[in-house]
Amino acid sequence: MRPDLPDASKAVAVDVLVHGAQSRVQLAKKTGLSAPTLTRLVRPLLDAGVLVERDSVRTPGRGRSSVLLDVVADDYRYIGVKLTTESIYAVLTNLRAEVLASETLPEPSLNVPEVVSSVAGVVSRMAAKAGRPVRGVGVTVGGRVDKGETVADSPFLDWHEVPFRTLLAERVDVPLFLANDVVGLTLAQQWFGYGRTYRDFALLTVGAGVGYGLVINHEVVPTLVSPIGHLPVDPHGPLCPAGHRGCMTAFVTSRAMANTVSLARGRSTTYDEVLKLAESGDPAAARVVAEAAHAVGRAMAAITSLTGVERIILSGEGVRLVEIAPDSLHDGRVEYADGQASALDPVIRPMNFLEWARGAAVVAIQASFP
Amino acid sequence: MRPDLPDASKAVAVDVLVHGAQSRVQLAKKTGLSAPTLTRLVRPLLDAGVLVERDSVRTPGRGRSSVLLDVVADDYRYIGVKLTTESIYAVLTNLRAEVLASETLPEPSLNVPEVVSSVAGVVSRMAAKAGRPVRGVGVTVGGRVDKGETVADSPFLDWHEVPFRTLLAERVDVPLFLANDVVGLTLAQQWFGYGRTYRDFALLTVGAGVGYGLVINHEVVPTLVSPIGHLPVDPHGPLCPAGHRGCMTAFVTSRAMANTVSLARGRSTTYDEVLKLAESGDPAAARVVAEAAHAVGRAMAAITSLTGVERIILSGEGVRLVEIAPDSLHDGRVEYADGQASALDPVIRPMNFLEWARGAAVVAIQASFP
DNA sequence: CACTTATAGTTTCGCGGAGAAATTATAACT
DNA sequence: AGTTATAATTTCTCCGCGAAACTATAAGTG
Repeated sequence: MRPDLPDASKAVAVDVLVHGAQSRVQLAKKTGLSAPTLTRLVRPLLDAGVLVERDSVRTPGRGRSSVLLDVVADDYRYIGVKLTTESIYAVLTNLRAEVLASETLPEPSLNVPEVVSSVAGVVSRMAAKAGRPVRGVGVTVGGRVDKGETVADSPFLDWHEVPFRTLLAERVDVPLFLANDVVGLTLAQQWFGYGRTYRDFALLTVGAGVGYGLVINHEVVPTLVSPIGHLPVDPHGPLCPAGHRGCMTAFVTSRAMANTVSLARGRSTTYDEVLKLAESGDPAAARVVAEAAHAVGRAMAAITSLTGVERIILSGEGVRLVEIAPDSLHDGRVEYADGQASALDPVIRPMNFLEWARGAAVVAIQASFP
Repeated sequence: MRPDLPDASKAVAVDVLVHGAQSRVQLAKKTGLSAPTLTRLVRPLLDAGVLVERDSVRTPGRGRSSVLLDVVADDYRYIGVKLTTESIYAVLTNLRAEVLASETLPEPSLNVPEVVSSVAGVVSRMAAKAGRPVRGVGVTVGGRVDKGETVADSPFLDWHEVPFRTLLAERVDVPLFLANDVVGLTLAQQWFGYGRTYRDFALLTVGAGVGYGLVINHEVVPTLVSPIGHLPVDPHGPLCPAGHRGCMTAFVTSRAMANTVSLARGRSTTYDEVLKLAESGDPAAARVVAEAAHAVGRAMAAITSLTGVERIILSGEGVRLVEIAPDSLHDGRVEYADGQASALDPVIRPMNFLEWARGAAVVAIQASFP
């Protein structure tokens, strides 16, 4: 976006955005650069208005006060849009990915041109509300996205090789970025969430589907070749729609859980009702929730075994299930752990559907900052 | 080892070692550097004797002949030592990790001082055979190794927090490097094996134990926090010594397979006999081998799901089992694959115990080159 | 055979990023 | 007022890198 800035300057700006206001000396220590270099790197950022000097803060002890450098979070706006089969979720955020406005509208159809129109519409409405220039729009979908350009394959939308970014770019006059939905959520955790401080972490989401994101060495690892949804957990569990017995999808997706409980009770039950029933002691619902939490625990153990990553974030619209059955989660984690000091406890981050849209906004923020 | 060489020079030398003799122009293209820079980077390497100019080779077409740069593979020697509970395996190699001599001796006991003595002995015998200066000794063990210095925890040797490198360094006057055994094997694949050309791959070994190494972005990812050996495959499978039902250890380790077949046949059967029986159609042995191959296939699918890595190398002393039952391996891989175009076929690399020692030698080569 | 074209590698030179040392700006303690 | 400590800047210099020009070598061309 600002190709004139040297790489090192960008790294400094990103550090301030991600870790908050800091003095030049602090930044120099963290990056391993010298103080003179930091002065030099920061100057163009101040000129460009990316950073500003905040009032100098006194630290206990003597010496000159340090001047904190901070980003200007509210000069520009970003828009995030997440597509699902039923709805389009959109948020307007500032540079810190704080949500300032949001909109949910029903997906008109899965017909590509209609979706393009709907998204263009919601983007222009959000832009109208922005009051500031919009720096970028991020759009995320479930499924494989190729080079930020094409929806290579989305089983949910039933799209294949759709050049969605280009199609939408004809209708939106703001820089546009396309990505996978879980990648967006992972990037959001990496810059503005739990992953901020760590070089390695994994993100596991449960809800309508099962999502999985992985960061190793501060970089998102592309893990979409074969999705986690069909990771086998217990070959004697229920059947998923794809015909796999006891895979993650069969155990933890909202629809699978609601179906199983509906069958057991002999009447239609929603996912939210399943959770409520489980909490109030209904045996069928409690068993389904426990099995789901157990499956999540097993998946966590497998993630740690195969990636070495100990820090795992659990999230997604359905994540409350693990809070209802923490013991089952724990059992699933340690069952096969061979006495090894068990890994760190997961961080549970509750989430609504708009978080997906926020993840999309972060795609735009990361791509267009500074 | 040669701290005077700039990083970029080292990278060039490594490229020549790993990918073979190349001209300066080829190297410039690959590294993205300019021709003048390459001339400059190569000069100190020629002065130091790390690289030499081979006779210029004519390529079809006009223009000046290019001069190939190559490493001098036989000026120095490296020694690799792998410790197991029963034996010590040692190899003498050149810079290309080609084995020139080897020795296997029974492990005297698992008593640390005795092992130190034995290793010091075998190292001095190998060094005597070397005929050239020995540049480094690599030692690998199963279990967690901390900072190349301490055997933090090795269930096999029953060692805990043993500062093995320092203890051994008092008896060996050559630079000494300590690492985990699977890490060594992974490094060997990365520089001298299948992984040479790829930025991401995984290594899965079967034999006395189950080993797993992972390379992402050309870097080895530490995956030892919770080992793969207890990855659950089928909760209704056999029991492993740690009490897990149907984990990898229970299915694929040589001892587990030999035990199961011994029980079924009512008489003691070795692993090699199990393979022979399976090949000749013995139903019990064939079933055990098929189940093991199936377990390996499931593990491969899980690796791809959770790491995104499609290239997987199968190896280890027991790897022949997957060649006996390729269909079961395939079933395990695709069973839960959800129709996704199945990943690449695994590369099967047969291996004997000395390969472990060669992996140890590569630890020394990587650490002390150039 | 001289001349052109093509490719490999080197030399020269200048730019730009980085730190060491010295300098300036503040603040607190004595 | 003088001393000490910390933050930030200026000055100077070093060093890695590539552009441009140049040398070396080989093959085609009339």
